[in-house]
Amino acid sequence: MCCNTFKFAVLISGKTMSYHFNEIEAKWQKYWADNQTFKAENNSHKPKYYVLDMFPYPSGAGLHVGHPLGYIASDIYARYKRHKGFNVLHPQGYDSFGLPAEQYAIQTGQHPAITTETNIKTYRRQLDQIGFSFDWSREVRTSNPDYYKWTQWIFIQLFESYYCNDANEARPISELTSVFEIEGNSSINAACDDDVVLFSSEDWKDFSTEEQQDILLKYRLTYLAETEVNWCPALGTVLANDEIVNGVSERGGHPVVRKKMTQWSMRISAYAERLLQGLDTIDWTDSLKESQRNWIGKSVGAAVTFNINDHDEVIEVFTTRPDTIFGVSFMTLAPEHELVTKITTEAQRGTVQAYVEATAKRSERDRMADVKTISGAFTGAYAEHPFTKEPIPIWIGDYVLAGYGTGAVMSVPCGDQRDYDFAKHFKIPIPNIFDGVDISEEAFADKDKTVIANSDFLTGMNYKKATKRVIYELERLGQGKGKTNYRLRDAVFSRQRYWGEPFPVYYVNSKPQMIDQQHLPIVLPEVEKYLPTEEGEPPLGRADVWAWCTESNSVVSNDKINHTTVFPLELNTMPGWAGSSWYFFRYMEEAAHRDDAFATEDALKYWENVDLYIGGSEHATGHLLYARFWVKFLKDRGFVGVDEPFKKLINQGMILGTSAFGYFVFYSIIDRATKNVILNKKPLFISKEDYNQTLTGNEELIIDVVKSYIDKNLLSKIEKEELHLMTPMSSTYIPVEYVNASDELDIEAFKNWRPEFKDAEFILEDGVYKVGREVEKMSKSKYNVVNPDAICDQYGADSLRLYEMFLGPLEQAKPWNTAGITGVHGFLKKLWKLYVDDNGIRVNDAEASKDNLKTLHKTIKKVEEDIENFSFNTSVSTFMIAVNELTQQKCTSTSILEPLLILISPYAPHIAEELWSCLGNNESISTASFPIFEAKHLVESSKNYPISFNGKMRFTLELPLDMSKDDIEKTVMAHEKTIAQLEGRTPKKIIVVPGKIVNIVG
RNA sequence: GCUGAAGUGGUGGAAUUGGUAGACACGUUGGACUUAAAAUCCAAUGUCCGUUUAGGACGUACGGGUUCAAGUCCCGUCUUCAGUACCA
Repeated sequence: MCCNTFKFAVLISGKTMSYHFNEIEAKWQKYWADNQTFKAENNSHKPKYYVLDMFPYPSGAGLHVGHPLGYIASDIYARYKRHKGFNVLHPQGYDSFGLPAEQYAIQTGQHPAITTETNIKTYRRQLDQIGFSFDWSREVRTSNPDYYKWTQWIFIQLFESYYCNDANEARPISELTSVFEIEGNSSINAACDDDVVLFSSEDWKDFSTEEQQDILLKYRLTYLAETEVNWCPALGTVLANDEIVNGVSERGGHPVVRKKMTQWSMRISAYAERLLQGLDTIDWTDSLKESQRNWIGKSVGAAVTFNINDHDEVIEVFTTRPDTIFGVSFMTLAPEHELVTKITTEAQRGTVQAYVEATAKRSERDRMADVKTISGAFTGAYAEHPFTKEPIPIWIGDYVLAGYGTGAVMSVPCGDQRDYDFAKHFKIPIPNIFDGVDISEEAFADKDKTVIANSDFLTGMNYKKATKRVIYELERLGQGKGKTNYRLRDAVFSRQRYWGEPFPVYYVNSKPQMIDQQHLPIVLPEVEKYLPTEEGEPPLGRADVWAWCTESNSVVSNDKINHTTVFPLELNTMPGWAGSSWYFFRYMEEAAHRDDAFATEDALKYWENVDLYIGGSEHATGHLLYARFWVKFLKDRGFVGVDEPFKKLINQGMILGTSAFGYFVFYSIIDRATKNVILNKKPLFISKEDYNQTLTGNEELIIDVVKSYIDKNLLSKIEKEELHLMTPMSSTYIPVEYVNASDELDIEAFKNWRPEFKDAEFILEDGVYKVGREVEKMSKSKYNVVNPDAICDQYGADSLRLYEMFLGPLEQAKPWNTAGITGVHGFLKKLWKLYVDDNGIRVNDAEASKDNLKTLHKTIKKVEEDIENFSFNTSVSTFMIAVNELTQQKCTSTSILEPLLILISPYAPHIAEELWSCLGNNESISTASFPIFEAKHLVESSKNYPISFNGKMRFTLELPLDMSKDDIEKTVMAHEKTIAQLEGRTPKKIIVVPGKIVNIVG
């Protein structure tokens, strides 16, 4: 790129030398694209730095000003790191599989790929106009077959792996089969399904191929399992818990039932401990780590086995308080527990069955929400206490959840409030095993503050000792052992949707088979409708060409299925989190080298992992957990070199909208004489104050307000009862674009908005109607969405970027108010004027003054610290101060104004590039190095000391900094203002902190 | 309930180790320029008392405490937001 084109850009861009942001921004955006300024290299002598945004789902609504907040922050950081000499990877892409495109397809028949493509175009245009330094050559789209080929590939790797608890890592499944052949599974310590049985090598060899496949499936990291789901027959689909309200579907209000379905699951639970431990090695916020910790939900305790009287079966429970075992007075099973029907006595069968049926009707969410109601039923059966051998009644109760632990608890009412409440309700005894504790009102759950009593060999011990001892005793009896339990459950990986990754799976005799990875990708088939089939199969059940031919190794027509060479393919697709769990690795590879691997070894080795990741906190327990899981797996199997994907993570806060409201009343007037309607239902807009007052009961007020508005002549013709007010009064959203910075409404624009307000009238204050304001989430339905396109047109991308940062701390939620943007826009104009006046460039090689240098270096220091701390709002203030000071100082020296541009360039890159080239630089400012702070320019010789009396500052005094403590004290005490303050009193104490403050006490 | 974050002018927010509370902006008010508007520039702006000038009192959700000195540290209370929830 040659400089000459732009060197005299200012002179070309206008007659007026003023700041023409539209031209400047378009010009530099084109320059960056043409010159691939931000293309990252995989070979560089520079240190690497990888800055990533959570990639967007390209929705049809496009971007609003809230979306780019995180992107602007990461862009500033990326640009800053380039100035600091790093080879920066700052890519962007699209999470382009997802539900909205599919919903739209169902409604319109439009193929989701087309909708997605259109939306991506809009997104790209909107992103481009903000001037991000993305390396678009590395773009990814999760819905591209080139991309999801590797999502399918990772799925196959998971299928071909198991988790070895001894090695504490994933291993190839082939290792497992070798062991099975030699010695069976007795020595295997692996993550697996609960129902795995012991077998010998002879057994293994005797198993049929299918039996062997079934067993292996119980070990694989992705496996098929019967999962209970919320099935909605009317919609033909599975719903998530949040999609169900009061037992019916949120969409359409159709009934929902619990149904067992065979679905793919991910054995993420195998990684629970490592996911927990790994949190200590990464730089994330405490709140985020805490959510993941809670989600993983580790609890340490013991598994205890209780024998059941007159039955061979046993009940296994998990408890965190094995030390309270002598306080057990009953056992509670979840109503769904498999033993319930077996152990229930004839006498109790009716009651128990009724209870089980009643709970089955309630959704899991209802059960959890309704904590207060205590319910349950006695089975009639008794378990045997492992130590006292006394019989313990076995109850069922819905406060015990089938999905956690073993679905059964040993109930210790004196030590657990829920057990306590249950015991009280059903009049079960509550033995006290705590020394000197009153349990007449509630349970005592504090494990650290008491001594165990009435507990045989545990009596007199504290929690720690008793726990150790009881586990030892249980192990000796073979009735229990120490155990750690996790809340984290395996993740269901099947979705009954169209617009997702197809599985590389076909079925032989209902047993899943992986398609060889060399035949990937398995491309999503065409269907004529995107709905489930009439038989309740997923949308892929509608595809005609959706069978796998093992001879041609290709997808063929369904009518060729013969179950010998051609087999049916999997009909489910993968969930949204599949593609987003590894995309950060894909960016590492240049587009030209992406065919042979998801990323080559060299690329993975060079970029390692993401240094800085910015995105919303809503992904705390979804995407961020699954991505960590897949990365750990890929690391175990040697495909990547890192254990954690995101070293540092920042959650940007939400930008809220400032909704505008109008308040109005309808009134009608009837003529007294003729009874004719003079006016019918006319909307009259009143002030917010009058509206609020009327709402709080002052109804007379509104009649006066309306009367005061009506024409005097008209008013004389009517009486009170002929003025009809429609009550209650209403308020309406007003689109924010009709309101100016001072909350004044553009009445004409508003009247044209909705027919019902076409002839509305307004009670004006000082000639204007002022709207009410309220801060809410930004959304179309609240008419408070602010579009970045409009801001860029009116103020420019640099103003938008600066303003988004200036609004407040990055991580905090904050309201958007377009009015405030004039502040940063004015700043950019001032900045421009510092470089350009009516005669052109005013910058010269004048020597910098002391003040100039002080301002510059103060700014360098502050801005550098701010960027490192992600405190972008304060650096915008710092720029404003710097420009104000330099303007006042009438600074013209290149040695000051050139470095200043580099400081500002990460924030406002377009204006910085423009002025940079105007100063005669040939290369993009992004190649310039960050100015180096020199402390010597900030050295002061004196300090304006605040002089306080009893901690209250009364006046300030300029004193040399090298003055001694004693001299400061003497000078201050001799000062006339000090004498005046003291009014003759003698101070008790004088505190002098050199360089800081003087405080006189007394 | 639990976990985490927060509470400062009319508004967004600043105050890095305890050391001049309210930086920087918005808004508001007044003024300059203009036929007028926009734009631009200048001044004032926490509240209250006082005023010709001074000056003073109060003030960082609330109540205590530590300290020469607290927005900042400690104890208690309230409120808001986010996440999570019968986890044995």
